[in-house]
Amino acid sequence: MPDGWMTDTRSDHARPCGHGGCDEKAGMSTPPLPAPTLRRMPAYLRLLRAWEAEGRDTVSCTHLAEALGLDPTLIRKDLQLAGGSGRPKTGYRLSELVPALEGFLGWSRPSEAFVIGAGNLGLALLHYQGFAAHGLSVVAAFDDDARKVGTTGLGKRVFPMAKLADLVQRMGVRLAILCVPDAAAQAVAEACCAAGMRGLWNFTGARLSLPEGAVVEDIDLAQSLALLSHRLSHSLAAGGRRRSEPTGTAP
Amino acid sequence: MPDGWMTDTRSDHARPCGHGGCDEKAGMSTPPLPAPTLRRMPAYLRLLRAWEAEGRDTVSCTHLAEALGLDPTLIRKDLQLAGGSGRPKTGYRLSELVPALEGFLGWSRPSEAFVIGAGNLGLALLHYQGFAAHGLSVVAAFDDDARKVGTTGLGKRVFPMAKLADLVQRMGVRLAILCVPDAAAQAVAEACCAAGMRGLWNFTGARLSLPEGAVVEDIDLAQSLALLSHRLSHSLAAGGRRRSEPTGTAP
DNA sequence: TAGATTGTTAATCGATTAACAATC
DNA sequence: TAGATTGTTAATCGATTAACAATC
Repeated sequence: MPDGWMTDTRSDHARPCGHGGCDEKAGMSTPPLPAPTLRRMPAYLRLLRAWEAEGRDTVSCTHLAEALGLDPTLIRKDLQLAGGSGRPKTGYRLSELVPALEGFLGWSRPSEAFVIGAGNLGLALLHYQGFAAHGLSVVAAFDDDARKVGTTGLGKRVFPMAKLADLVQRMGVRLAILCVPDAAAQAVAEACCAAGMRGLWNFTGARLSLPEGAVVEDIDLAQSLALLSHRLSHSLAAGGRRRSEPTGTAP
Repeated sequence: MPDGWMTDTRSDHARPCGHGGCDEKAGMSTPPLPAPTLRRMPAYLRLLRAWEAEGRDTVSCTHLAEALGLDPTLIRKDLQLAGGSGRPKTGYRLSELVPALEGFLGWSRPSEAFVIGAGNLGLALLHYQGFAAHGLSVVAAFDDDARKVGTTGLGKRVFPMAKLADLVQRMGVRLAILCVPDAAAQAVAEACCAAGMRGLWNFTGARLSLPEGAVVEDIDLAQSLALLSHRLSHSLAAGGRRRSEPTGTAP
């Protein structure tokens, strides 16, 4: 671990960012946190929370590793990157580790999001209860179709697109969950950015190109399906259960 | 490229599987195709189809690389693994390459799938038009709620769960798209396997454990959200647009 | 104490990128 | 022919795993 960017390994509840030298010459950006590490975090958190709920006090990487089928050392490093720290023999205190991971992921207090596009998918995400566990609060939806506008059965509101910019400004919502038809995606995404939103969770099949500063994350069903269908068509030969790599805790 | 498992690099429209030595002593399974390669395939195919539709005849890896922001050599290797082959100076013929990739992914002729759980998410996937491009035909949905059973506005049918096993047998459908509540997921997934289905595309937040032979692919929203929210909360520091790794072509 | 476990440094492994000869 | 491009072998890079000293 020779790199200089891993300095403040130990801030109590959150390693603030993957950039140790944010004060350096802006020359080159320091390497960000490895994506595989970030992807494993939710699995850790889910398990740790479940164990904490069962009344458990501490965990070791060995426990986690067994439960998840991963290498203990890998987990140790991941937890370190997330700002967790444990003690020899006993392991990590759940009461410290869980908040550390939550803080690290930015899931400590919910951030708010708007769903854009109130079709079936948009409504599914608008109403999905599971996001609360992931620090996400979906507060409302927007749609251009006047018939969709109003209040849903579950008490969430659907606004006309024309109100987006105004509500983004007033409420300070930074995250858009994009659920419009593929053909409209690029234009709508640009509108979201123009309205002041910073993050786009893209559930459409379109690949977006967006201005500086926007963060896009695609739920790419085609990718996922490629793995699944390839493995499915070749699973006869290769004995045994074969688990494709995962792609996203869901509705 | 020293390994013995890459023998039949050249079957015309599909390298049949990642297992060169399926006839070997069953001792150890030969390494499967790299998942990153598989994940990039849909992006290639999408672009190639678009260019073919524009009337283009051939492409070079350089073209693809520029369009996708990848290294040309990487693409060359990927295409090779998928059974594509080109000519120096001219590149790859689209009329050969597109079917090669389609065959490789198993997207040449649609395979059929059932949606399990006819909530908003299930209906979104049942009606999504984009799957046709990915070799997937969603033929019907199943739900335990009698109020959901019937024919949807778009002419697709929703059957009671009790009919699942019978219809799986009669129609030979192998793939289940799981859209039930998280708490029901494990039991329903087992029922799908018991009914004879082989592949599970898991859109729930539950992590499933299934019998030998079942292929599971998760759409793991938590993973995806972890990347997005972490990057979002640290994007101020690191200048520039930051594109999270993708996770799935979608509704 | 003895042993489980952390933190850390070194080795391995696999995927990406670079280099280059072959070819149309 | 000259030059773009493929196919392929070697080098790099990053992530995972192994080894081990420190510690409670």
